[in-house]
Amino acid sequence: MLPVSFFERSTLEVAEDLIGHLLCRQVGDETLRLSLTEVEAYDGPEDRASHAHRGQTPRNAVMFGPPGYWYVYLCYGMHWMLNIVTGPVDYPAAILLRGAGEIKGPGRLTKALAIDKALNEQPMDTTTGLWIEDPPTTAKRSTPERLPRIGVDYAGPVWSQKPYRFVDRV
DNA sequence: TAAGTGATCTCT
DNA sequence: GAGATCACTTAA
Repeated sequence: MLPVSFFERSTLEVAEDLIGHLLCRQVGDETLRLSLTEVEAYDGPEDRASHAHRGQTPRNAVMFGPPGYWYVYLCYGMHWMLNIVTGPVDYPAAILLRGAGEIKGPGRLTKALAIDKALNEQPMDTTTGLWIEDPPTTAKRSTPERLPRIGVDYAGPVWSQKPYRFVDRV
């Protein structure tokens, strides 16, 4: 399992590194391991696409806390979004997990892994049944593709176009 | 292309 | 308390 220090670095670095790492979900006796294929960085109070841009609220408070915690929230009344908090305390940042294994789309990912608000503000470890592991050493590593983020036009042309989305090239 | 769906935030 | 908004998905 990845140490908290992995998530304490700059959000963009962590986001790029996460591609190819294993998202692990344990429910009962079953443990699923899926390679991360797509993530998006939401980095700091200046980022107009980030929930933290308008300051701290009850919902986004976990983004201001220590790294290595899950940020889960409901979007459009029906989809849970899964994020991992990054950076130091008081620096609001997180990475949205958009795809893993064959699953494409953040809402479908949480549905497939039975993730909901119960995991919000929980630490990433085996007791919560949701964590991230190093990939097998045999796995090939290629530099991810960098693209604009999805669904953030409200952030204006500058911030919505920033290449903060990282996608596995395969 | 548009509807579904409900928590959250920003005003009164 | 009301109204707008929303880091999406699915079915036409």
